[in-house]
Amino acid sequence: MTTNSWLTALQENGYRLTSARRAVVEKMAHTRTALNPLEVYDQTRAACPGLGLVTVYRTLEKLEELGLIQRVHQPGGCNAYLPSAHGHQHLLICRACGKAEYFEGDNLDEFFARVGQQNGFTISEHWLQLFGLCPTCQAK
Amino acid sequence: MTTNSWLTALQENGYRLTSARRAVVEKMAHTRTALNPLEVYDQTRAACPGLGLVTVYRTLEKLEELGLIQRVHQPGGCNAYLPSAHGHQHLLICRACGKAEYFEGDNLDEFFARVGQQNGFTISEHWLQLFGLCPTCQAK
DNA sequence: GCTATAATTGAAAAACGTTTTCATTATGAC
DNA sequence: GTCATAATGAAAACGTTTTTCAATTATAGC
Ligand SMILES: [Mn+2]
Ligand SMILES: [Mn+2]
Ligand SMILES: [Zn+2]
Ligand SMILES: [Zn+2]
Repeated sequence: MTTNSWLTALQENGYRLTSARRAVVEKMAHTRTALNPLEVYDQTRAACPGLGLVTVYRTLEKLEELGLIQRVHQPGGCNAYLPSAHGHQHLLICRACGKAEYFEGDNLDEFFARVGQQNGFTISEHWLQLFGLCPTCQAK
Repeated sequence: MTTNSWLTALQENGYRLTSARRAVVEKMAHTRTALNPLEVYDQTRAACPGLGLVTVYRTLEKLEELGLIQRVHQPGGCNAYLPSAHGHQHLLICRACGKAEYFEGDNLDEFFARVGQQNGFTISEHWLQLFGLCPTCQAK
């Protein structure tokens, strides 16, 4: 189960398991929509009363550092997080609710290499993201 | 000349031409590297002494609203601006100095439509950006 | 060119999201 | 259970962006 593997990852990297971390991990490991720190805070307080927003920031920082979550950039803001993509995956995100799907299958490395060459750049990374409306938000 | 067409665009939309706006337009219309508000401010004060940072914010806001500049998202921050891309162009950006090149020729619309369909999403937009090192920064 | 009007300006203050500080609490090794 | 210390939450500090406001300036009409 994902929650446990995330907790193990924290532990193996010398971090202690606290109720605050358990709650944030539980939330982030299962979310299918991108969440910013305040949203994580609001949606986690029930499971962990007394939780501080500061701790949410600190926990997200550690989860990102361990590669378990990734920051997601969207037209409306760039401080939301999602579980990390695996391998060469990209994101399809709902403009309205932040619901995300991962996809793969783009094959542009040759094209990117050519673009780099034409401009004298060495290319180290690419960002590809699709935005649209998820089934739920289309219905509204 | 680009500066003049930008100034005309401002004027035609009911905005007055001031020395502050001329200076910011002069800078933004010609920059090849992504600049954030403070950088614009610092690089514009010589041309317009007494310029306020607030005015830079307000002018960038208007230039973006008129579609003359676009916000650029980068791993290190998301508040820099560049002259807008034309047509279906994407950005290749230097990780070190922010130098940007525009490119086109990606042809992924069918692929994107398929990804959308498979997930029940209607797709309205895509972001594609390449990051690397420009010739100058490679040499350093 | 001069005047009247309203847009624009910069300084200061406020607001905002995020980070740092610090005394207290809780975890995990022994 | 004891102990060392990592982690916590409250409060303060911080950097960035926005709002407020009185003074200035651009422009339309004369
Ligand atoms: Mn890719
Ligand atoms: Mn494209
Ligand atoms: Zn949605
Ligand atoms: Zn460079």
